[in-house]
This record gives sequence, structure tokens and C-alpha cells, in this order.
Amino acid sequence: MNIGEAAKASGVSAKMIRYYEETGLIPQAGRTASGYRTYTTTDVQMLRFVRRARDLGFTVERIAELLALWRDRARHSADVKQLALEQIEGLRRKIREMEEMVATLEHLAVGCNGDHRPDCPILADLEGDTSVVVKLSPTGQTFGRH
Amino acid sequence: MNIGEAAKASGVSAKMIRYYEETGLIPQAGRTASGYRTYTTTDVQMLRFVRRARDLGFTVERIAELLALWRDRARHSADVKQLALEQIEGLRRKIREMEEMVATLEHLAVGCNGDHRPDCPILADLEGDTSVVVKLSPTGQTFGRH
DNA sequence: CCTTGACCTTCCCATGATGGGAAGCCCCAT
DNA sequence: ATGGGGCTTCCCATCATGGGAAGGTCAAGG
Repeated sequence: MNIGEAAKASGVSAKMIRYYEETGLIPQAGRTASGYRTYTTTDVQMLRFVRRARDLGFTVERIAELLALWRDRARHSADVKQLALEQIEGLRRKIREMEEMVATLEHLAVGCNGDHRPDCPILADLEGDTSVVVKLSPTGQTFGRH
Repeated sequence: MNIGEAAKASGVSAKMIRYYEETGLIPQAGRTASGYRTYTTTDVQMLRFVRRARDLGFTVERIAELLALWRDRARHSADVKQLALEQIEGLRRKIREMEEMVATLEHLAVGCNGDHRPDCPILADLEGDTSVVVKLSPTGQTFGRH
């Protein structure tokens, strides 16, 4: 099948399929006499694999490792699990960072009247050197002033 | 003061200060006769403002709006609050997405032995068309199979 | 058989925020 | 006056993705 069909069947855009091939994430596709790329159902399965891994937030670099393990029949499931756990770790770290941002913003927003007057603790905080950074305790309670 | 000092005082790298100036986020700095950029304490305050807003995850585009409000003495605090609430909204959305990824990965990881054997539900899921996507209910419980 | 429209190819450019590095000028202290 | 560190501009790279142009290909219908 052509790249367009493979794209539809895998959920990966034709643009990205070419990019993945160019960067070596996936092997070079077969070609027709006239130069069109051709894809087998196995190729589409691999593309779906990549797509799903992207949906789970893996970087292309990580996906290359996952694909290598996928192809390796003598793999150790421990290695796969390791990658998954590291991914969870990384996601959790980013989540925590963003939760801290949310907590700080909420803290500032509740103090803001939100009316026609100009006074606003949000701007005051951004401006001043008495910035509030709300840290999250493990219990989810907020505290701190910095 | 020179750009290096301003960078140290504001926490924004010299590279980024030039970039912000070039893209119009901040006004063009003054120059010495020989072409060096010069910064006043007011400029540094503005740079700190930008820095803090970045720390809260605002995009440069949003920060431009915040700076405009900051400079506008006739602003309505409602507009500032609006920006903050939208920012919270956006962060929450991303957090939710990542939490779903984490939930799915954890679900898959607990089913993986993590030993020397090759069998691994993580790869099986990525590969197959019986992919598990764990959706998060409002109570934090997990359910669903897709 | 030829046209038409949809598809494919490669190549270049852009995103957003950041950093690296080179070539060349400037400033200050010794 | 010399040396080292700071400044200038300019170009390139990141990461994953999309847009678009110029040109070749394929299949269906007149």
C-alpha cells in the first residue's frame, strides 16, 4: 500500500512517516519502480507501535529503544519495564512541576478582585521581589512563602 | 549596567535577553557609544517579571499581554485574572493528559514480570490493536478498556 | 488515447524557547 | 600596550510537527 493509506491505517501522518524513515527510527520502506514508497501490514503495525508509544509521551529516541526490544525475541522484559518506569518517572516530574505552577497561580488568582480596578496581586508578585512560590507537600496541602 | 550583569541580576540569560529584544517582547535596550547594550534597574525589573512569568509556564506571547497590562495603569484586574485563569486551565489540561499516560503505563508495568523472559504486556499493548488506555475518573479511580 | 484530479516525490521553511560557537570589536587592569 | 574577559552579530542545532512549492505518477472517465 502507498504512504497515504499507511498513514490512515496507522494514525501517523505521511509527513511523519517520511521523517521517521529519514532519521532512522524505522527502516527504509520499499519502493515501486516509479519511486513510490510501499508498506506492508507489518510496516503498518510498526507504525502503529510508534504512534502508541508517542501517545504515551515517549520521545522518538526512547521509541527507538522500544522498537529494538520489540524486535529482539531474546529481550528481557526487565528492560522493557525499566523504560516504562523511567517514562513514568519523567512524566511524574513534569506533572509535579506543573502542579506547583497551578498552585502558585491559584494562590495569586484568589487574591485578585477581578474587577475594573487596576490593583492586582498577580502583577504585584511578578513584578516584586517578594514572589510567592507555592510548594506542594506530599499530602497535597500548600505552604511556603519565598 | 551591561547585559551580563543584567542577566545575572534578572535570572534571564544574555542570549535570551537579546532574543526577547529581537522578537519585540521587551523594548530595545539603550546602547553605549560602542554598541554595548545598557540596562537600568527598571529594565532588570522587567526582565525579572518575564522570568517569573516563564517560571509559571506562560508562553512568551502571553507574557507580552501580561507586560502590556503591567504597564497599563488603567488596566482592569479582571483582565489579569483572566490570563491567570486561562493559564491554570491550560496547565490542568496538560496535567490531565500526562496523568492518563502515567495511569496507562502503570497499568501495563504492573503486568510486566520484569525478569529475563521476553514476554511483556507493555510491548504487546504497543504492538496489538487491543491497546489499553486508562482513563481517569474524577475520583481518581481507573477504569476503561479501549 | 488523453485529460484531469488525486496522489506521490524531494526540498525548503517555520514553529518556540533555548543553547553553542565563531569572528571580530571593546574595556579595564596590570 | 597587552591580555583576558565581555560584548557584538550571525549562523546552526534542538524536537516533533506541519505547510507549501515544483514536478512526476497513477487511475478513471470522456
